[in-house]
Amino acid sequence: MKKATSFDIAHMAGVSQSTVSRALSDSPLVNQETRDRIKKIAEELNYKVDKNASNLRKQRSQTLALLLFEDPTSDDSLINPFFISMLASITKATTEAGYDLLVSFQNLNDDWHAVYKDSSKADGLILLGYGSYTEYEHKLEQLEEQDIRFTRWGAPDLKHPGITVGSDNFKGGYMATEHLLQLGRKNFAFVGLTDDSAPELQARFLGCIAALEDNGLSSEDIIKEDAISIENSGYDATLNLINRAIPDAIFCASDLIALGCIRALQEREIKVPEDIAVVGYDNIQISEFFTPPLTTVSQNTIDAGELLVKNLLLMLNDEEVSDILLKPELIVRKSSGN
Amino acid sequence: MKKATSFDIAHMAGVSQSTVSRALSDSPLVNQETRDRIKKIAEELNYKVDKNASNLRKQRSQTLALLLFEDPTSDDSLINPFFISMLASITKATTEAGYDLLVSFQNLNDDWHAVYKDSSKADGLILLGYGSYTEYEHKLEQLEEQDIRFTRWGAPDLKHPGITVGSDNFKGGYMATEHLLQLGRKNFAFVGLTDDSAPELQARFLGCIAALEDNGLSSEDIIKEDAISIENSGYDATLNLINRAIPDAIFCASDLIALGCIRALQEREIKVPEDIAVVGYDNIQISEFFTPPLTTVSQNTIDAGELLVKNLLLMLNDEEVSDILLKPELIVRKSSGN
DNA sequence: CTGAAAGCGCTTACAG
DNA sequence: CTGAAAGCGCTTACAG
Repeated sequence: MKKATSFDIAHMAGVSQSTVSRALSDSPLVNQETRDRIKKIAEELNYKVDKNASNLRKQRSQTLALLLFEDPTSDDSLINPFFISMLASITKATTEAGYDLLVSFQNLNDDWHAVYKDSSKADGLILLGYGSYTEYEHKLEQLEEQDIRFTRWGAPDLKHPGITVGSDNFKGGYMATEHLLQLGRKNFAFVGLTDDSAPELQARFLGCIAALEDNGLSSEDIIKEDAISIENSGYDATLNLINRAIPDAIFCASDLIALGCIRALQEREIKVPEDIAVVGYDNIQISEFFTPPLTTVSQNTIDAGELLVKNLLLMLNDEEVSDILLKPELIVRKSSGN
Repeated sequence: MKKATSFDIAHMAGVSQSTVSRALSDSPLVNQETRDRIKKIAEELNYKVDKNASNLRKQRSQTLALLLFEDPTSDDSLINPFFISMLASITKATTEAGYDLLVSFQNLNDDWHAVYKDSSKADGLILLGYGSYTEYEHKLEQLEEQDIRFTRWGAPDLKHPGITVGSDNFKGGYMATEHLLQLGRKNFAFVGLTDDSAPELQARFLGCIAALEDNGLSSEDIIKEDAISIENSGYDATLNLINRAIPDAIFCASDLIALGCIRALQEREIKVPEDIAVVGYDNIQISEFFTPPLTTVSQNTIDAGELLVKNLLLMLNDEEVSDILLKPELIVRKSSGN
């Protein structure tokens, strides 16, 4: 059986196809009784408006595209647990707003930048990424040039293109460091990237530095070790770190790094938190169940997802939108020593 | 600046719009040189074929819809970690096949069953769910009646509608139980649903029973306690359980149940695995990091996601497809006692 | 190999 | 309040 069209409904209802279209979109131009009759027939026939036709005519798709792009160097765990929780709230918020959501994982190297928008499959884009920022900044600029509406998770910064929703990483780094200081820790190390390729991690580091300075400690003495946000990298970096010196506190730029860090320390029979206190960042699901449970900084991913959607919808509506900075929250658990 | 259309390209290339369309879809009917010229212009203009128009004309969307429906009673952790890993591989496989993916979380109560297909937004559906099977069986039947192509994660069963990809839950239950028997455990309990509403969990239970019988133990003596697949429910059920009797082995129908189970036991100062060995099911990410690390049965979610996509694409191609049963794998960790 | 034309199923000005 | 008609931007028989 072929799918019913609005003409079929019109025929059965004894009205014109225009009237059917109006009735089903709840236009006030239609007589109440006519509308009810048409709706009833539509339901019986299991009729649904063809989105391709209606989108084509209306020149909008009522669809958002979520582009998740990962660093190709990431391991095979496939998807960063931090973004998973965001994905959930983005999906919910999109559905609640009456939009559909296209999801795509992008490789940073792909020519992804505007396919969904250019091909009219989506009205706007939401970007989540944790690859090198310097590598994809250029693509963001292209999106702006093409006047494509998008929101992204990231560090708000006037220099950087696009409307962002982000967490106050500086403050988060500050809070974590202050917490460690209050516990009497004095010799700090930082594991993670601190260059421009990772503005979020860099801000956490700067927050850490600031807290040290504000508490009369020299930030010169902090031991730094680079690591990307995967467990193995945290492990390797920590081994390097403890060959150089043994701090009494390690602030890791992410929970995944912290997991690797603690694994390295435990292997070398260094006790966490007794010998070294460790703090992570992100509050991923695992962190609570780790041994020892990980002290970390939580970013409100639920709010973040909702706001990314909300801001994008405002932009599609030609309303003014500005960057949003969410407050991070310190989650104190065993790994920092209480 | 308005978006370019195929007519604009045609004008610039000095050919007809038909030729542009053919060239961009790599039709062999177009002269190589003409094709190259057209493609070059299209690229310069950042032209992308309008999917709404092309889908409307072709009557297919090159899009799959992933419907994730949860039991409304589930807690606010938003999304079952087990399906998350599947989501990742489904996304990848869909992209690789040149399809787009619409993602939607559905509530079991919603009238979701065919919206995406009926409205021509998707060519086929992939269903992931862990609500009560008896409640949504009816909707699956409706999908079949409407001749809508879909694959779903679930227990293969001739009685049940739709093409499934599933894991051999009977075997998984059997393996887990045999493992516990080999460790010398004799008094078994099972925590989880065993009725028709959860065919997967039921099969795990039946596998457990079979292993007991095959090893000369009476399955009559097994202590059963109902629980749905959330942590709290596992916790509550376990408290009830140990008020009735203290087994030396508990087989939990899922990892989430097992986490709650262990929490309850530890609170009552019952040692895991010394006093009671606990085994879960699913091998969710957390299970490895739990204290003690959880012995569990792994379902290959990566393969599962790929196969769900692959089978659906075969169906869209009118090819014969049959249910697929994946082999589960026992993951031995500390919670069972080694 | 190329072009003119029909038509996919809608929405929405326009006219009444 | 309703209908006839145009047109969204493509793909693809049909004719050459």
